[in-house]
Amino acid sequence: MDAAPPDRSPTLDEVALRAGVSRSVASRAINNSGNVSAPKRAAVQRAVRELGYVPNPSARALATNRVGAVVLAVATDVPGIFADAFFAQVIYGISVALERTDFTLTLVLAGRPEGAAKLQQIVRSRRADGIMLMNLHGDDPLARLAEQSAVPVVFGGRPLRTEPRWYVDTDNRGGARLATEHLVEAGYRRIATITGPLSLDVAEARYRGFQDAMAVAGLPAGRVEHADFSEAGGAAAMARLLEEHPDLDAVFAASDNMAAGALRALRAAGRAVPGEVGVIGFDDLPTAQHTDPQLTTVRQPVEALGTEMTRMLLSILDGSRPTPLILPTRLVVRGSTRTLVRH
Amino acid sequence: MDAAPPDRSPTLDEVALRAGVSRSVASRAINNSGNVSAPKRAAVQRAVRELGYVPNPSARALATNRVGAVVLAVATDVPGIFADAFFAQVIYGISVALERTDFTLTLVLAGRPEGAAKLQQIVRSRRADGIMLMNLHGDDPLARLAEQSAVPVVFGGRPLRTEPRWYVDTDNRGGARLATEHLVEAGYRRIATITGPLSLDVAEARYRGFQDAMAVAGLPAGRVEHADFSEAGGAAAMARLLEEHPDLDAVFAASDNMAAGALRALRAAGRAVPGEVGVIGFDDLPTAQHTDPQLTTVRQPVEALGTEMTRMLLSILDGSRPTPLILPTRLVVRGSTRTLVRH
DNA sequence: CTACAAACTGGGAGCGCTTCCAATCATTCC
DNA sequence: GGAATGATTGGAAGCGCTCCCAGTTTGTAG
Repeated sequence: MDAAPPDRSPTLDEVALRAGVSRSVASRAINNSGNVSAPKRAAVQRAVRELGYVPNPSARALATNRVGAVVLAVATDVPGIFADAFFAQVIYGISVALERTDFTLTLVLAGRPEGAAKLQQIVRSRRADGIMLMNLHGDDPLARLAEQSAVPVVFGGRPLRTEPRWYVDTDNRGGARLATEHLVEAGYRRIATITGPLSLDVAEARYRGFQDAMAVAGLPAGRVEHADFSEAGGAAAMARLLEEHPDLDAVFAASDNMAAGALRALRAAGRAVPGEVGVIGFDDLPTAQHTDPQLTTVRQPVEALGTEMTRMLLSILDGSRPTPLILPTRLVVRGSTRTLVRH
Repeated sequence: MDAAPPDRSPTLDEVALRAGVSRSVASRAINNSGNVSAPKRAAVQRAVRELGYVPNPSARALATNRVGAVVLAVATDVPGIFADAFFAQVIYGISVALERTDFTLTLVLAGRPEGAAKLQQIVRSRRADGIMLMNLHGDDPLARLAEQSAVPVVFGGRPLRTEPRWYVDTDNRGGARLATEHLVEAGYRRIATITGPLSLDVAEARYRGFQDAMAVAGLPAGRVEHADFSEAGGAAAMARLLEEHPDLDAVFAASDNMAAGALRALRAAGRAVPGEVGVIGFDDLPTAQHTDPQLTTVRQPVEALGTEMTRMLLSILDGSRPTPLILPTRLVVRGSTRTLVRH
């Protein structure tokens, strides 16, 4: 325990000196790449401890051409969308997956042009070893980032028209089917849907899942309104639906937020939920439990999305070539749908 | 426009070569540190453009001992707390403030021991130029990070017992006073409060603000329950309050989430809001608009918190020595409190 | 005891950039 | 016209680390 804290942190040379070995040996001992005899290794470890040595990441990065950082880029410009609990959960999942490694997480909000430029910059200057990219709209030029850059890109959710080499996605279509089937089983028949913006793959997939299930049930799938995944949008869409299809008896909203809006609109219109109209959402965000009645919904494993993206990226950096991953969804029945079939 | 994209990005030397100048001049031109004649500067800029040159951050960091990254560390272990929209908004604010600089944002969840260790590591190895630290509990050893490290630390919110050198905080005490005064003015008299965990400065400050206002109004401030800022906690605390102080006619909950819980508990107990019992929250998160009735609350400028922390940190890195900043709050009246005084 | 393979070791050359400094050039002022 | 002044310039020394490679040591078999 030396009293005076050094104003400058010790370098590898100092460690080597103290351990009585050459810098090369010290380096090898620290990175435990072989070819170091046991006693010298021990001496180095001791010196490291005594000196409180921490390798300088910049120097290491310069020498190895790997920086020890991954970036999460979220292509959203609206604070509202990012502020959603969704991304917080993803980030949490990523952090957990990164905890045991010594990678660092860099966050880029790439929605606005400045952010996208920043992301480009990061990629081109190799400030990160890999990228996780989320929330791309159909026309987002960032979708091509993957091809342009030497750095591997893992997508969270698929971009609209292309199938990226690496991605983790939720089984949106299957989940939507689950939701719709649930409505059908509960005895609802005149089922409508509120979709997200169809420029988003998620939105399209969920819409397709709805159509799938309706077709299987032999029901018409024509009661449709589009919104933007937001609560306000959901409320407006619900109002439009009520106007055009006053006979509807259930609605599948492609997000909990929109479902919450729908709930609000239904109450305003004096329709009882779940008695007269059943409502089901998607996501199972905290919101779903704050509505009245609480939302029946489809749970997507958001945190797992983060962890799995990270795992995939790390394994790629590690040399393996994983295949895309689709995470399963699960129905969560709460109060906004009837649970028993009426005969 | 060369056809073949280079497998390796160009270096400063190549730029210099192409521009017909020395590396030093190229460097100076690029960083526009003076002493470069106009023609050479132009030549360098042209070469940079033609080659698509981007400086290597690691090399630069190694040479300058500045890495171009700041970290946001959030000391929370519960996913639930981080998943709150609050942090997402802070992050958004930070990103916006960082957009125009070429700093990068590194995110560390430092609640669990692994995360804290990682933060230490980052600091000690100078992987970041500065730190923003949020959500410290009273006893968090990270509070001393500021003294230990050569890197400047800006606190978001104050730690409990110490006054850090640099911080940005919301005027929690003043905001709580605002909230309580509003209840008093609306004619409520038997006012209770649900505090957050008093090991958090925010919670304590809001509690004090409540006491302030009650004292000024000459009302007793003895109806108190403590919770954990969560909705469930708020509901439980409200239930306890109703049990112990059945005569209460209003409650100030120190967070919107707790207020939402309180609302739920009140409905369960059959008390009408705002008629029989007034409820006011704090934060003005999205939640506040999703409750029924919508929450009257105190708005704190969360995004601004992020921007201002960033601004402060950058100015410190720039050599200036700013003073702490307290952000103002503002009352937002919605449906959970009566608006007119009854006589 | 010699020959040879295997296991270590440390010197040294970078990685790409900044920055000090001595040298060069252009100006300006008597 | 020449010296003094200041603006430019480029050579070179690092920043701290990795890793190749030639040299040394150790061990083993013949």
